[in-house]
Amino acid sequence: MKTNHITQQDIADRLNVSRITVSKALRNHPDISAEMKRRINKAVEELGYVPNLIAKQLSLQKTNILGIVVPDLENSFFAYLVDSIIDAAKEHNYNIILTVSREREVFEKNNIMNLIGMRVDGLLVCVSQETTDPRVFDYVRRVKIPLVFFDRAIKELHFSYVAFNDKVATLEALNELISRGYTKIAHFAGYSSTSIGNERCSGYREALINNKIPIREDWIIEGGYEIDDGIRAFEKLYAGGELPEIILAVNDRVASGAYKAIRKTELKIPDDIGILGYGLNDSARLFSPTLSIIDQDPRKMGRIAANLLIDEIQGISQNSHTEILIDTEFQWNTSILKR
Amino acid sequence: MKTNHITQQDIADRLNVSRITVSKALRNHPDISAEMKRRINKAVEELGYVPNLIAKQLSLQKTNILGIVVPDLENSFFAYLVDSIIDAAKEHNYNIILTVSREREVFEKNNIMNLIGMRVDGLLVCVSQETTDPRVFDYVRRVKIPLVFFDRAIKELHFSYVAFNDKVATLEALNELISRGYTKIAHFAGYSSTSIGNERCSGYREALINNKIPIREDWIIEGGYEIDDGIRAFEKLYAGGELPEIILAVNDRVASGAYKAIRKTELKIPDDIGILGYGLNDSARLFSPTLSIIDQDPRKMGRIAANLLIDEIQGISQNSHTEILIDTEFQWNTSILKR
DNA sequence: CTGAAAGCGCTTACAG
DNA sequence: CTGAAAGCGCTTACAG
Repeated sequence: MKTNHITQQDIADRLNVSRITVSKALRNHPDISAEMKRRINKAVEELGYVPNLIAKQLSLQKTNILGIVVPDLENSFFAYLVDSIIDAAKEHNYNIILTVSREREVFEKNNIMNLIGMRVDGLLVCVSQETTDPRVFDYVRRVKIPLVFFDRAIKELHFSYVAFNDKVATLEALNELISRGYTKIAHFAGYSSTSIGNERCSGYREALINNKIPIREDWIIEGGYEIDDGIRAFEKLYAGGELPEIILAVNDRVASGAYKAIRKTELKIPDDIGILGYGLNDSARLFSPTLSIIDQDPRKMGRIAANLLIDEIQGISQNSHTEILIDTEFQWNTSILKR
Repeated sequence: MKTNHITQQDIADRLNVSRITVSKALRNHPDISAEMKRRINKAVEELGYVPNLIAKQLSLQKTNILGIVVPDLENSFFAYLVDSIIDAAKEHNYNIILTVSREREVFEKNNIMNLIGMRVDGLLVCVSQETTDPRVFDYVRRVKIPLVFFDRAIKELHFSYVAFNDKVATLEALNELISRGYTKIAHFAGYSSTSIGNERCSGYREALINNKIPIREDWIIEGGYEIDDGIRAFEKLYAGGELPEIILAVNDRVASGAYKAIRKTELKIPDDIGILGYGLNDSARLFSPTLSIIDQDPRKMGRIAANLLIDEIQGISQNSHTEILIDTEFQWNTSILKR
């Protein structure tokens, strides 16, 4: 089935002018008389002309497309992020081509090469957990396509990078709790091999140390990032005897697991034990009682990353390896008793 | 900052052949000798040639791009859906340009016109709640770009359409519960003005009628689609005196509201009252007890819609207004006592 | 105020 | 087995 599009030539034919005149009129070039422009715009309406952006892009050597690579769209964090990137892109008249790596290095590489083939004006990428080979990124640098990493980066490559200031955020949240008299705080940690797990855990340790609270290694339970990991962690903690006042869970799924496990005991949230997690406001509200969180607003990150990239594309930002660490806020909800 | 790309001409120059020879060799045309192809492929490697897809698209009059319009990516239903569309598209070597309408008719229209400008090979659209004006879609038909509606459609336009069989799914789920002896079932409904609210509610009514259970209008509480609507609905129900055995909530946010409101009373889920919702498996598992759902698998819908569109693009599917209603499954989780 | 020429990087039908 | 010609739909620098 052949599509059916009008071209500038069609308009020119109908009006008996050259297609250059049409092209100029459409871009409101001063060369063309008002009368001519009027006639041409009328014909555009009548014929239903929609300019072929592909041809325009080829001619201008500029696509106004941003290429995005995310590990996984089913993670609502990334969904929100992409959503906000689309918003920011649209404001600057960019379209986006979205690709997903499924945390696989091969897919990520293929996606990036494909986006380069599409001649995107810039790349926004959150590297997969597997990624170690820098060669694709070397190629990106060689063809001089601006690239901004978000949330996760290969630091040694010195592209621009936007992420949350997890460690500081953790410090601040715990400082506040400690200043209100909470001292017994456990941590259901992620893997210390991942940067997220690492940053959060070291924020936890530092907060305790700063406040001269001894660190109980048996209260740092390293598990994973899923609901079941939260359940297992709480069971282990519960079996251990003495309970903390507050559990700092490495994300909302682990927090959900903790909720489930706690409900199986005689304990009540927040009366007997409080829970603090990391995550999105919207997911926190689904919990009952609502989960207190170190609020990671993906929309903020998306906007900042997109705007930074667009600045680099347009040559506004000279510095091609800016690092931005976003401050996040502690949101004290009903999963922790106010003191 | 100018990007830095190699062209077929560059390869031809280096090898002292014509660029046509290069073009043919790259597409493995039988015209070209094996030796020549070997030399050209070697040069491709050395120079790091990545074909310019924009130029290819213009030449072939085919972009291998699917345009997507969703109302909102922050709704995880759509995020999953887009994710699965990307999967299906990739398998057939299509890229996707993703746009978001924010439930606004104007944005939707602009997005579609923009995608037409990009000369996408086909469109996947879930219309906004506001949309009434068919003109953009008339234009889509006129330029002969294949379009498939998903989840929500303007039926009169007779484009292809993929959705869930909500009414039948509701009937089946309730039949099962009723056959296990549940008869007192309330419904926290959405608005009857929306097709989702309508389908689900009429499934509810029909199930009761089929099973000769009298319909209590005071047990059909029409609210909205948010957490607070679920809270309000339960408060109203609770104030009303007699309580049902089961609440059928129109979505997971309303179900979450019901959970919250119930927790404020002496009632226990599932011992005193059971909850049934519509939604995704993943969100259902975050509830404790896990929410029983009429499982709406967005990945299924995404794949079916994408494959249907690709069939239409490739002229495999003759029928340009296929309607597919997807069966959904009842998932009995711990929010309803097994009988 | 209007238009002819050359170009963006690719492909395909045709000729030798 | 190799290449010259024409084309996809646009833009821009130049000439009249």
